[in-house]
Formats: sequence, C-alpha cells, structure tokens
Amino acid sequence: MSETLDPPSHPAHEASPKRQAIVSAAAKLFMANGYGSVSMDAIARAAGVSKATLYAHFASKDALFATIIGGKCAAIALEGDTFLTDGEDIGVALNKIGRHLMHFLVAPETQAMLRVVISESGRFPELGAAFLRAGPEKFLARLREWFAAQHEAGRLVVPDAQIAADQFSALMRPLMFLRAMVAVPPSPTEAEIATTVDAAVTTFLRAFKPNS
Amino acid sequence: MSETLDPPSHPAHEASPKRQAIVSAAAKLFMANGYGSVSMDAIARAAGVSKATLYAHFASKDALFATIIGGKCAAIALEGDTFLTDGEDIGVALNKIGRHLMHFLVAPETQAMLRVVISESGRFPELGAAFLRAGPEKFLARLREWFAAQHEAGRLVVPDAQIAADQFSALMRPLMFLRAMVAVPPSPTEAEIATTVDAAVTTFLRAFKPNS
DNA sequence: GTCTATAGGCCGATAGAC
DNA sequence: GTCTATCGGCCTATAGAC
Repeated sequence: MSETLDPPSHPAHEASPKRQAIVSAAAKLFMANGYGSVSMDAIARAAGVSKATLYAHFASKDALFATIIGGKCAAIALEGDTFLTDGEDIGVALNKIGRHLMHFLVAPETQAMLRVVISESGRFPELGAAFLRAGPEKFLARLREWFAAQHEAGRLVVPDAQIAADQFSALMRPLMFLRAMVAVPPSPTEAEIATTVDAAVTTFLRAFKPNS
Repeated sequence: MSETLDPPSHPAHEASPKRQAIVSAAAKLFMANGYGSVSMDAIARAAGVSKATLYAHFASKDALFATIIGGKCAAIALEGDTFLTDGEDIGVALNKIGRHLMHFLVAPETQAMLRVVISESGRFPELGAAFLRAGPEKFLARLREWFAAQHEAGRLVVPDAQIAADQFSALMRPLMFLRAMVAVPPSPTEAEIATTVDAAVTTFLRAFKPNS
C-alpha cells in the first residue's frame, strides 16, 4: 500500500456528500467481502456515483481501502472507553469487563473487521500494525493499568499486570470465538457468552484473588 | 463451493505425477496468497503444466481449492497425536503441552492456513466447519480427556474438563498470537514462547492445582 | 492426457465533454 | 466535480490438434 493508513489526506473537503457516500458504501462492501472481491464498479454503483467521480476523490483502490481501514481503526480506538468500572465487588467488575469485551469480539462488525485485517495484512503491511495499535494494544494498556490499580488496592494479586491483562483477554477468545471467526453457526447467544465469561472470571479469580 | 471438502473425488488416479505437481504447487500458492489473488495461470506455471492439463484434473478453481484445503485439514488432524505425556510432574506436563501447542499456533504454515480459512470461510461455508472438526475441536476433545484423567488421578481439580481445556488452549493465544495473525513482526522467539507458556501454566495451576 | 491458442468477461484506471 | 464511454490487461475456462 503506497498510502499511509492514518489519513485524511487527499482532495475535496472531507464533508463532500458524494465523498461520504463513497466512503460509506466502500466501508460496507470492504468489511463484508474483503479487498480483492470488491470492484470499483460495485463501490461506485453502491455509492450512486460514477467511477470517474470515485477516482476524483481517491487516487486508487488501495488509497480508498487505506482510508476505510484508517477510519475503522479510529472507530475501534474509541470503542470501550468507559467501561472499566470501579468501587464494586471485583468479581462483578471482572464480569462486566469480560462480558463487554467478549460481546465486542463476537459482534458481526468486529468479526468482519478482524477478517479483513487478517486477510489483507500480508498485502498491506501497515494494516496489521495500525490495527494492533488502535485495538488490542490500546485496550491491553488500559486493562493493565486497571489491574495495577486493583493490585494496589489489594483487590487482586497481580504482580505483573501486563501478563494478567493479556491472560484475561485471552480467556475471552475461547473456541466460541474461533467458531465465529471461521463463520460456523450458530452465533454465540447472550447466555453462552454469560456462561463462558462466568467460567473465565471464576478461573481468573482462583488464580489471582488475594485471601486464598 | 459446489464441491465437498473431504474428497479425493475426481478423475485420473491420485498418484499421477502431473496431478501431484499441480496439488503441490497449488497448496503452496493458496497457502501463501489466499484464494482470490492466485490465478490458474500461476498454478499451471508453478506446476510446469499447461492450463488445459490443470482443468483436465480439476473441474474448476473452486474444486482445486477444495482438494487443497481438504488435504490441509487432514494434515492438521494428524498433527500432535503423540504429545500428551503422562506420569510426570503436572507442571512439567502442562509446560510441554503448552509449548507444543503454542509452537504449532505461531508456525508460519499454521498461520498461513488459519489466514486462508478465516479469509475464505465466508465464501466457502464448508471450509470453516471442516477446519474446526479437523483442528481445534479434535484437539480440545483429546485435551479434555487428558484433563479428566488428571482429575481422576488427583493431579488437578477440574470438575469440568471441557471448560478447562478450552481455557488452557485460549491462554496459548495471547497478544503474541494476534500479532502473528496480523503479520506484524517480529515473529515470536523460542524464549518469548517459553516465557508466555510458563506464565500461562503458572496461572492455570494456581486456579486448578489440588492442595492449594 | 497434454499441448497451443483463444474466447469471453470483468477489472482498474483514464480520456474527453460539460 | 461529474458524467459516459472505453482502453488495455488479466482472469477462468474451453476448443481443437496430437
């Protein structure tokens, strides 16, 4: 990919309605079908513009894809900025966090984005790094700080909060998550998610709760 | 995909040298580059045959892809049939199992296959299910039985061996695994794998070892 | 079964009028 | 900026000779 992944870069002020229509249509199509099997014709048709207009706003299919992915990464970065609850029972708090995370991970939009990133990160080397920074690494950093605070407050015994955060997150990606990633139905139900998170929190607390 | 994933199905006895060359070349290309961006021309060239010969052995690109994936799934199913060690310290045993699994998960060949399966399971609905059966589900079933045996022997306290197996496996897919999946270097080193597995086993044993 | 040659279609990108 | 029309290339798949 010759373009950076962090733009806005190119011509026509950001808010042009046709440009917005293009971005919106392209995002939907790329997320649903990946990069290769989406044609510029299809994007132009879905956006209700001509292909020439499309190329007036984006220099190439790569550049359009980069813009879309950049936007999606920014959207993930915003996701879940206000759910690290505090001041309640540690088990309840972990349950809330876990449920929020797992819900996010198996959501169709998240799955679509993960699939695209995993599929195309070989062809677009910046893609994987931008995704990691905006998504998992950012989340893990915040969770690490939260764990460190719980450790400080004596509600958990996690001398290495980084590892604990990584392990807690990993427990939210069990077989159920793999099944969703390879598109095998049925999609996880609310009840299955709750059961799985409960089990993960139980295991986590057995390993890290203080009094024991 | 109109073809099943479990074949051998079609014409020309399995062992024709040209057919083997085609399968070998196609496997390499599909695993490295996914389905869409690999052309039948490229496969024919890499196999040293003409495109017409290719179509004499496989009715379509889809059918060829199905054969390749079927072979890969069979190969995963064979993987790791003899590593559930017994009769030693439980921590040592878990470390061996974990190291084996994590090594497998981040190996380039495994990563390539995972990427293809995740990318194409939307377009080829059988693909994800065949992969799950041959890979994770088969492995989890064997690990579950092993855990149940350890529980029986009093070396672990895992009343629900299925959940424990799922959680232990999930702990082998931490951030390091995600990083590999989105092709962000550096690849995990032997030392990083060992450290991560040690930490996972420590956490797992804190939650499930008997005497506590 | 295997080849060469090509049909027929879709794709990314552009030319030129307005 | 936006359109219509089209170029040149690559793709899957096949026809026909041997």
